[in-house]
Parts: sequence; C-alpha cells; structure tokens
Amino acid sequence: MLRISKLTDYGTMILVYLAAHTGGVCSANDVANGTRIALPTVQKLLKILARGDLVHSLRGAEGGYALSRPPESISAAEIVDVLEGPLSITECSMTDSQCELEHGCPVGDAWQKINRAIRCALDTVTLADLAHPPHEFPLVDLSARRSRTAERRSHD
Amino acid sequence: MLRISKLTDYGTMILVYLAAHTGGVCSANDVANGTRIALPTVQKLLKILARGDLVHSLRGAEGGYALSRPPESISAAEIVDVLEGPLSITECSMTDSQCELEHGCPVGDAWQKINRAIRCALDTVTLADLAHPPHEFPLVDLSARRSRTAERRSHD
DNA sequence: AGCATATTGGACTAAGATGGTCCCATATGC
DNA sequence: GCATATGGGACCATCTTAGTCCAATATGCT
Repeated sequence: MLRISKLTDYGTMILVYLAAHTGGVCSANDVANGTRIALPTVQKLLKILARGDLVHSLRGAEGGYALSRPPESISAAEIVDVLEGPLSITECSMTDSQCELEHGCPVGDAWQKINRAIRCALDTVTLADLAHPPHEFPLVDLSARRSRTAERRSHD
Repeated sequence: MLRISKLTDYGTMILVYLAAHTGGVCSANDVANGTRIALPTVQKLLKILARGDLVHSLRGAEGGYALSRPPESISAAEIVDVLEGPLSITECSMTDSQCELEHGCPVGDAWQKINRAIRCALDTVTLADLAHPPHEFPLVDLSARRSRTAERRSHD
C-alpha cells in the first residue's frame, strides 16, 4: 500500500550517492557506476532532479551534478515531490458536484488529514538521515507520543 | 504523491455509507444509489470488502451487506490493506544482491521506517472518524514537533 | 578552430497497473 | 419455481510506469 515508485527509490539512491561525494561534481556516468543503476535511467533521473532544484548541474566537459544544498536541508517530502509530482493522497474521486449533493464528502476530508500527517512524516526526514546508516534517526514517533525523543525502545 | 487508488476512495465511501446504515443490510443497489458510484463498481468493491472481512454478506433475496464490526474498530490501515493489498512503500528495487555489495542499502531501510510511520498514522484513524464529519478527530499530530521542520512552507 | 565530453529536452516503446463492465453460478425468500 | 441477491471470476480500455534513445547545446582542452 501507498508505495513510492521505483524511480523515486532510484532517485533517492542517486541523491544519497551525491551526498557522499560533495566537494566535486559527479557525471551521470560516475553515478551509474556508483549506484549500479542503468545509465539512461540515471541520466533521466538526474535531469528531473536538476529541474526540481535538488541538484545543480555543470554542463560541458568535466561537468556533472552536485547537490544544490547540504543533505540536511533536503527533506524526503521534497524528494518525493520532485520525483512523483505533487499528487495528493486522493484526487477526490468525484471532481464534479455529485460529492457535495450527497453528503459534503467528509471522507475526502479525512483522507486529506491523513495525507497531511504523511507529509509531515516525510518532511521530518532529511536526505542526511537517509544517507547515513542511522541506527537511530529522528523519525517522527507516532506510536508513543508520551515520551518525546527520550529513548524510544524498538517496538518493531 | 503517495496516492491511494480511486477504488480505495470509493471503498471508503461505501464503508461510510454502511456505517450510517447499521441495523439492517444494504444491497449493492442501495449502496450504489446512496453513494452515486456506478453499480458494477460497487458490486466489485463490496465483494472485495467482504472477502477482506470488513463487511459480511447475506445472500439471496433480501440479502445485502453490513459492516462486520462497529466502525470504531475498523482502522484506515485495514481498509487500505484490504483494498490495495499489503504493498510496502518500497519493494526495495534491487531484489538481488547488488544492493548489499555497494552500501548495504541504507536507503531502503530508511524508507521502511517512513513506511512504518505512515502505517501508524493510518492505524490511528478509524472508520468512525472517517464517517462522522469530525472537525476534531484523533489524528496523530506530527506537526507539533517543530524543532526541525520549523521552516516548512505550507504548500498544501 | 576542432574535438571529446557532458548535460538538456524530448520522443518513443513495452510492460504493467488501474478502472470499470459484464457474465454465469449459487443462495435465499416468497 | 421465480425473482432477487451475492460470489467468483473473465475481460478490456486506458493510464501510468520504467526504461531507452536521439539530436541539440554547452564547456574544456589541445
């Protein structure tokens, strides 16, 4: 349920790779070799990421891509936005007025709230969190809200 | 991004309708009329919901469907599970060992955690919450921990 | 200047998921 | 037995996704 596309997964891998190689630019070829993702796919993804302003590009020989910002200030939400478009969790199925007629569509509203919660979760996680192998990383803790970030015992 | 399918949306509407008509059974026809969803689609959805044990059915004349449990004990997570299958947020793109070779796929792990957070959010909301027009309903409050996402612009 | 190296933008196709409809078998009440 | 229901599919049109490829443009180096 609620899956992200494979492209988004790849895109994240690419961003992680770039995060680990800050300081210089990486060509699409470098990234393809480093991530083992097929070159054409890498090229496509990097173009999208560049257009979405997550990476900035340098054309010509010796050119390549680099993160446009430090990994800490790139959120998972942004990544998903750029790679999948800003689709909402539900494009309230009934676009016309049928919805209003019957019962003001409380359902759609509820899904919207859930959607917002999900966005928040994605907003909290940064590329830096995704990049480091973080055995403990600041993911929003929905289940046990009593103890803030004190020490979350692994309930999973 | 992260959208649920239209069918899931419809299915939720149907469940909401049934929640509002506890006490008797509703035929697929009733539901179709009440929700303005095309009959064949309603039939299909109700069959799926019945198989998923969210509604129970009564065959024959005067038959129909009814919620199998009170709305309070049906979570949004269950609804999504039944209607979309238990797909994860990412089916770790690289199923073979390439992943391990390079960097142990910390990315997939991170997405998994995000996935878990989303599940939690969906687990918290019940069908009853979806059914009533609830201006205040017990959705997990992720936004309140403003320590790290203070700068997010409201883009939805 | 000329060439090799890179990104840019887009077209393009194959495969798969999704949305939606329909048919026939089966069960039940009158 | 007949009308009314659900049960379990098959079925197809269409949209999305994944992936590839090509021509154009920009830059560095000799």
